[in-house]
Amino acid sequence: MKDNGKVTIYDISKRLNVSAATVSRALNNNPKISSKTRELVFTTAKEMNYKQNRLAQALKSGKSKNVGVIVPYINRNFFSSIIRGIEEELGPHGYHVIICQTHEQMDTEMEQINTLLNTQVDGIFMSISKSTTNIDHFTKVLQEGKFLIFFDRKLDVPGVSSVVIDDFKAGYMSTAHLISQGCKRIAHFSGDLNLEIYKNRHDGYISALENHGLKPDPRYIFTTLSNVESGAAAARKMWELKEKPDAVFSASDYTALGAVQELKKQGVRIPEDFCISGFSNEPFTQYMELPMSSIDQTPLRMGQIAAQVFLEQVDSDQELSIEKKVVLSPELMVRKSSNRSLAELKVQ
Amino acid sequence: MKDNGKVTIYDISKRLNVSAATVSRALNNNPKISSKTRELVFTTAKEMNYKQNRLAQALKSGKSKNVGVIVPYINRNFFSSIIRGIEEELGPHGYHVIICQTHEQMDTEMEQINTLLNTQVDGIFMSISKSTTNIDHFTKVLQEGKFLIFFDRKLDVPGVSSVVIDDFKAGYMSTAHLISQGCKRIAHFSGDLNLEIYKNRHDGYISALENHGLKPDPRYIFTTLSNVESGAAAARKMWELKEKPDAVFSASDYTALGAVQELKKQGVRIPEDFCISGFSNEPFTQYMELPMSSIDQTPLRMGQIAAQVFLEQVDSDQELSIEKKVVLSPELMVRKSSNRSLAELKVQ
DNA sequence: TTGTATGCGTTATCAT
DNA sequence: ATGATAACGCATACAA
Repeated sequence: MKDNGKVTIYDISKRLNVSAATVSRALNNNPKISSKTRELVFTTAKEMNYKQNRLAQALKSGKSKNVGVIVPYINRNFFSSIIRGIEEELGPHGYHVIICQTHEQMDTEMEQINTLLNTQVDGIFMSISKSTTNIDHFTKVLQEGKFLIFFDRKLDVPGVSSVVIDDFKAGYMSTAHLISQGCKRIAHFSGDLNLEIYKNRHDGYISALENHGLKPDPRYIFTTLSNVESGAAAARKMWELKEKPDAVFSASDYTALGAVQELKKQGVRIPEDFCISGFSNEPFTQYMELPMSSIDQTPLRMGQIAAQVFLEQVDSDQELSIEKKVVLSPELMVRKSSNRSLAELKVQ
Repeated sequence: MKDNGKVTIYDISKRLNVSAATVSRALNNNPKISSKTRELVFTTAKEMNYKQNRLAQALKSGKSKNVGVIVPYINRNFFSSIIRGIEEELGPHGYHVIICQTHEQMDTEMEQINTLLNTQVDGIFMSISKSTTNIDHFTKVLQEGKFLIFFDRKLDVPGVSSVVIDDFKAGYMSTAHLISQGCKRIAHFSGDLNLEIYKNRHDGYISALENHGLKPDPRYIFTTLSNVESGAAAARKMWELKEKPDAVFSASDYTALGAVQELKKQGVRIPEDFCISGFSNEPFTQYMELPMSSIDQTPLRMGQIAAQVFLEQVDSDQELSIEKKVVLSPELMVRKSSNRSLAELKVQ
């Protein structure tokens, strides 16, 4: 039975001495068909091992039932969890998910968008790359009548929906928590302020300081890359200051980890002398020598909701795509790295 | 300029008063075309913002330039790293990667394969689910003339290529290492022996014991699920034995982690009293309170090589798909959890 | 209820 | 070097 997968509705129609249209109707549960022929078609279709060609169907209908997801790197826990959420929400609706990586490069981002459009995806989900400044490639997606949905890292583009967490609030919560632990000189490891998310975390940090009567000090703010080395380097610099900080709110778990490692080397006791709080709730944070406080961004949920927003747009066949902005609440996970009550209990 | 992405070669041909065939030839760099018209077509194509429709091209050519990747869960570091490897190797060749999850269910695995075939993917990469026993859905892929490539978790199916690590060797290396640390009663946390990988890790463990004059003891072998709770439970059971083991080779980092947590609770000193070694080199293993020894499976590389195998098969347009079996070497990462020389240094 | 014919956008074959 | 046409597999408007 080496059919090579080339069984078409024509093969079935010949075998049954009916027209291809009838077969097509039967297969699609079209009401205008006798139940006998429908049954007949179904059974022989199965018999002949017929497989519908989604390509042809897509070409005909203008809907490919494919969506693209573009992220910097797919093997980052945060992003792969979002993708999982999207897949699980969209799969049952017959969609396939095509994944693309930008490696944080705007030009590959543009390329990926182009090839996805060529593939006739019905929509694109994405987190913009760090180096993205231009928005022409986004408006192009809209022009071509495809849906575009940002998650986490977004840019304000008219007509584009987005699902993000409240990064300002996350920054505020983290900082306020550090203050509640008695910290007075709180530093901040920021990411690229070109990205809204880092800007918002930063602003939340500043706002929390001010609301608690602490004066923000620019020397306490370090721009870092989201990796261990960069965190260690920032910690070193930080420790050269005359008036050393007594806490840091890091916008990345990796930089926070680098800081922990560096400060420990220098003999700093955490959380007794120094409190630290990271961002993203990476799996490793809870298994560390010193379990680290962090912000959970609920990526699975973020993906699911992004998918739901997409489905809504698809269903409501509006000419104008409605713009929907969803903001999720972050969750602060307090762990030992910033929990002095815990530490004191142990000391006693 | 609301073109809605509907610019076709016909639109270009009309504008230029040439035939669509000419436009197609020009766009495809067909030699049989004058360079003037080629240039002309190119510039107007760009002008009109023409985008090739890959769907139509795929339908015509029978090649979709899409591949499917099926894994249990895409947000497990191991799998997402493999997917990254595949994407990075295949992307430059014009392929898109469609991802699917099985949630370890054979029936969804079968479903995913079917829908991928409907989508006319050119090939499927996959790691089988735990519950997979039947191979009919795999041979079906071959019958339809599509390439099938297993990575990590495979089954022996004629005509199917695979890329795996040498799990036997990994089990052997880990166990031999524990023996070299002076451990005599080495336990094993195994996974589902239905999966070849766990079977091989187990066999490597047994072989290492025997080659070093140690007698395998069935009471020292625990079947676990790959999660923290299961590891803790196994550790509890293990510690109820009269003659307690002095080491464990775990086939999963998560069960190993569960064991570490449980044993610490019971006051066991690691690695002094008990050595432990995990599997997969999950990111958290190196950041743990007690950095954990583990086996690196080089997933990125595994994905790249799987992709290369696919490309080879595609290029060599053999009628018969050649079966290629690649076995990669695992790397043992020795860390504190099983490193007594390190521990002794500290003790002194 | 069923058949006929057409088109989705491309490319390849055959002419010219 | 270029044009006309058919075909990939399917779904639909229109006829019957």
